[in-house]
Amino acid sequence: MEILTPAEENYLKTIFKLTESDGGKAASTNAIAAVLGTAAASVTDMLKRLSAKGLLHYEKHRGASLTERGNELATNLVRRHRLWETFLVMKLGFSWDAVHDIAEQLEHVQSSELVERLDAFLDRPKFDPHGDPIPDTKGRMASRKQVQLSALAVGEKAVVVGVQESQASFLQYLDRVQISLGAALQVLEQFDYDGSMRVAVQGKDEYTFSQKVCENLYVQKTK
Amino acid sequence: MEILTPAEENYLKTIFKLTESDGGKAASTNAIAAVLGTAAASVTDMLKRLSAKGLLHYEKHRGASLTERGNELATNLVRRHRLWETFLVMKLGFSWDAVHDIAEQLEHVQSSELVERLDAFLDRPKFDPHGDPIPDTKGRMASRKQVQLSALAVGEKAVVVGVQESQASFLQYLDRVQISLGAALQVLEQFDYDGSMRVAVQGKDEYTFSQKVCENLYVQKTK
DNA sequence: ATGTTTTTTTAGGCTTGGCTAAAAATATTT
DNA sequence: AAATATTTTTAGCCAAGCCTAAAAAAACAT
Ligand SMILES: [Mn+2]
Ligand SMILES: [Mn+2]
Ligand SMILES: [Mn+2]
Ligand SMILES: [Mn+2]
Repeated sequence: MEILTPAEENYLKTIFKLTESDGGKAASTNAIAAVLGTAAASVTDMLKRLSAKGLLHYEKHRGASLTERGNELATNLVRRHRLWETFLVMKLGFSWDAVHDIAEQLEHVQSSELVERLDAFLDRPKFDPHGDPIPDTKGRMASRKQVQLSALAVGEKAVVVGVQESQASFLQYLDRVQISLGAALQVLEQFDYDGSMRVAVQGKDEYTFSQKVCENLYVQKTK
Repeated sequence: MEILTPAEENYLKTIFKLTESDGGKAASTNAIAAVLGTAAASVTDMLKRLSAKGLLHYEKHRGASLTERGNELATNLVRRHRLWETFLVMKLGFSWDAVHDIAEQLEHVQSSELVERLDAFLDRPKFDPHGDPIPDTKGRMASRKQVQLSALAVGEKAVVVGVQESQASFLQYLDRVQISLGAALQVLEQFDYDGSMRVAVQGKDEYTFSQKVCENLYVQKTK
């Protein structure tokens, strides 16, 4: 089993997420560069190397997509990231907006035994603190029929099950308005003008959420 | 607070241990190279760089010793290493011979908040699974009046409190002869010929330990 | 279809942290 | 005090991963 450098792993994970969210299409050089915060030229460099290692398909000017093997490795990295985030929140008491950067480091520790024991220690969690599913050893993960809050109609009730983007600033905003995973909502009103919504949060106040917020919140309908 | 690379941190830690065990004398290029498994030339290179950063005193041909600042950083790295080892044994159920290599990776994760919370989660342990003291945030650590088992006279009783070298092979040997931290011993016989000792282990069998074993076991005398 | 803009690649360079081989300095024998 | 052996440094090289600037390709507009 080949050992990858942290940089290589990060490229795989980035391509994994880009292609996943964009329905299987190849990830563009610029998109990868934007996510990783590197120059596009550096990305081209790395794509050649990872392609030579058989981890991704790459043809000049038409972006990259993962091979079977690349996908396995990327999925496993996602598994490690989400397990560490879960550990940091559940065991060390971090808040959900503080764990991403630390997990970015911890995910690169190489030891399958460690990951396995961590998983067991956490009672094999299915979702991370942001509601994202944690792949198992074989790469399988729970899927949930979640929709964006913005997709609900007036009157519908739902429970918050995840966030689309988990930057600290968004998570801190959610904390401020007392929204966490599991929060029960009902849509009271929807404004076509700017896509904002007035929402009742069970046991809390009513809030008007901007379109951006509504699109970043994943919910599951309830009756 | 400067951020060091894993390589830089490892050099500091190595020099820390070499100078500590050798009573404050400078660490030689070759000794450092031997511990790190690198070529001597690479060490010379790094010593120049770390010296330029003010982390160690280095003069050509006369080895290296840590500055105040270098010592602080090295001590903090040792703290992280030993806390992670403790975590792996106490929380994840690893055996004491399996944790060193993983801790070598975990120790480089940069987050003082993480270390602080880990310390609290473990109930601020004073010693790691090998009996080595864990420095606190300020670098202070418990010291114990421990002696090598080889220093005991026939008839004396003692309790095992640590090991000098904690390579897996030695720890596995100890497991085989059912010695762990806290084991109560009594010296039955000592052979001048090869420095070996016959020892009674409370509740277990009697064993004859080689000089090498006796020098690598730290004990505290009891009556 | 041609020109313009955007994206991607190439070319050349830099730092880190390694290496080997040869030279120089230090230590040990004789 | 030489001669020899050991240790350390220098010199020159390399790969990974980044960079900027320029060239080339692709996409978009007119
Ligand atoms: Mn994350
Ligand atoms: Mn997450
Ligand atoms: Mn260790
Ligand atoms: Mn230890």
